[in-house]
Amino acid sequence: MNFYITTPIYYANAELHIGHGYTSVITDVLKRFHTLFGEESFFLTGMDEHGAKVEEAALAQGKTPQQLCDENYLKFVESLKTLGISYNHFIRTTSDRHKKGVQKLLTTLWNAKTPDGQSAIYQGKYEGLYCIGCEKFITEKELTPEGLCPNHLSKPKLVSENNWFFRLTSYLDKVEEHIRSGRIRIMPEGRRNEVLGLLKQGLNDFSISRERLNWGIDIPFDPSQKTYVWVDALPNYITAIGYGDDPEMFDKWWNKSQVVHLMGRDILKFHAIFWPALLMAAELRLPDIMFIHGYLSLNGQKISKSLGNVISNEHLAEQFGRDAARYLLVSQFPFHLDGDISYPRLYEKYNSDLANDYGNLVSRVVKLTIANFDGKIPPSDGTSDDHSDELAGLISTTPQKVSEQIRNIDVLSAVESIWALIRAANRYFDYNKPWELAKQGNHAKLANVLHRSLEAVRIAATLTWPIMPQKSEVVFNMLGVAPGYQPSIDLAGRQDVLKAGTVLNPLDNIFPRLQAPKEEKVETAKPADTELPEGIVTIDDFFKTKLVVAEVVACENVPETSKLLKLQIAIGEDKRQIVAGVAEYYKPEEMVGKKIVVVANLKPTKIRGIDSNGMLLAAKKGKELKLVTVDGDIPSGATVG
RNA sequence: GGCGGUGUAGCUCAGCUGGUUAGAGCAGCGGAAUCAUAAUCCGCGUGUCCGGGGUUCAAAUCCCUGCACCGCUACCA
Repeated sequence: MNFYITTPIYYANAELHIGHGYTSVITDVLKRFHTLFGEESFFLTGMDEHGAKVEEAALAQGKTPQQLCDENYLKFVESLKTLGISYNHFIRTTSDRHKKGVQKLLTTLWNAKTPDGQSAIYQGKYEGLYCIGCEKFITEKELTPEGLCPNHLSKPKLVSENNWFFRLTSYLDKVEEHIRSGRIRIMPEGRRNEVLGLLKQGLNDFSISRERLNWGIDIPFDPSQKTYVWVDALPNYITAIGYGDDPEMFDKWWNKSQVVHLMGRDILKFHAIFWPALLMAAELRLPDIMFIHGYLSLNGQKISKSLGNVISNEHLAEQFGRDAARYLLVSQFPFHLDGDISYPRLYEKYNSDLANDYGNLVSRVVKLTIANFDGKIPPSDGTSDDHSDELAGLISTTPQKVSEQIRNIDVLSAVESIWALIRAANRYFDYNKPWELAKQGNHAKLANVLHRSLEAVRIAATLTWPIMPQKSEVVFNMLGVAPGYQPSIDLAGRQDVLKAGTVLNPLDNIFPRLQAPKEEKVETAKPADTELPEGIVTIDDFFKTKLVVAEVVACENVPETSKLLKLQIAIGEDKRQIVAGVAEYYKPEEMVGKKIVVVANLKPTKIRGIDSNGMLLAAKKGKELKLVTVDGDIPSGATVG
């Protein structure tokens, strides 16, 4: 079976940081493990270059969008290189190949009929709030309390236009079926449930084109429109492997491979629902696995530009070395959970696993061999000695174990299995005390012990090759097996690979111990206020909320809702409108004339598309709700506090 | 509000369909050793398995309920 694995394509306007690096390293490690297993494997990554945001950014910098993308492409490639990412192809959505593939897909969809005989694509009108950053329409409910896009903290625009729609709704049943049956395996389980939950709630058809977009792929059947994000981005997974121009390649990597998509949870819906539906409409094979990895945080804080705690791939690689950085990213926490990176822990892990266990093993074995056997691999007569059975047992079982763990996308457990072997090798070495054998002149046993230990080193380097390929090459070279040594899972299970008499090439320590920088303490955390008990606020905090008395001058139900009232209120001279979820407790006519207490300085928002400029206060317990009003008469506008 | 997830040693986490004294790594403590990168090896954990009920001969593991945190979602604002 071939193995085809993809990362999401990274947005051209972003800066690649450790989050992207993490995704890429996971993918790279998985791909290399499959190579180690002897499978043909293909690793795709790339960039998503179209969209209004790229265009705007280019304009702001006085460049053409293409120029900007070209520049960022070079940066992306450079950044991925620092982590040793060995992708087979980097797809650019501005490439001819991709454009051609997308147009082929669109033409196919244009001619496609849904299972119930309707055309898969139809023309419709779309109106909604559109966030340029997200490249998507967002609903009012998604907005922050300030009415901004939650991801970009920018104000969405109201957009209305004709565009082409994909009849997603006709495919939802089938999609659900495939997810339930496991034909499309969504990992981990929790994410699968989330998708099923989404399907249960129902989704709408989605639009696949935009008329106001310049920077995008032409719609083949309508020159006035450009392709809209998901039908441009998602097909990268097939255009990159020849959907549009290389049927043989496409057949090999799409039809005859295990297809694995890796992603973060933000794009799960599009991958788990939209993508299979599009593929079904185009009568193409479905992907096999969607793996949703967790997000990285840094010292407990979300990694984000605005918080200023973005850490670059280059930085991590510089700090620990390329391969060690990869190891640290992959061995700290399970992929499916969010993980927190902290420098002290990174250094701890580096020193204990890489310097102490692995690096030191290599160093002690090689140096003792060189000192006693003239720098050559000594012969072994295969007799067992102290703890050699334990080591041999691990050597024969670990490869199988590791391959099972990797097939479950559980690299953390695989790492643990490999390290159990490395520790056993250290243990074996200690039990047999080769340094004493040397002093005693027991060369026969010494030869055995060192030969076994050298094989163990070779095996460790073979098993860790997918994670730390460069270091493994160094070890292979040190053992005199390189070049020409193709690490494979089979070779990791054998103890008869090294040839007696081979000259070792001594090298420096592969993982020198590192001292954590003393003042890596970037954390100022909070200005260390006067230590307030949990849940206690100061009077200043309280008065940030401006409470005033308002009079309800008019009130009506919000149509098609059961809980919402729209009310016009007067705060002194100031008139404003608020929406409140109290319709189940108060009739509109009861509200008029009431003096209520409202939060006056709440950021305006929209509820069900209606402006709301404040929030009224009410007391609620169980099924009872009462408005907060004032005792006696006081003019509206009076402050409360 | 609805759905889902998580809550196990100081830290990061394993513990599948219930069954010997609840585990690993790291940190910590004690010891051995000195080939090696002050690395290694051996020994050391009385943990309210979040709380409370229940089912069972037997529950961290199943059921109910409460709490906390997280995710998705909603006519919360």
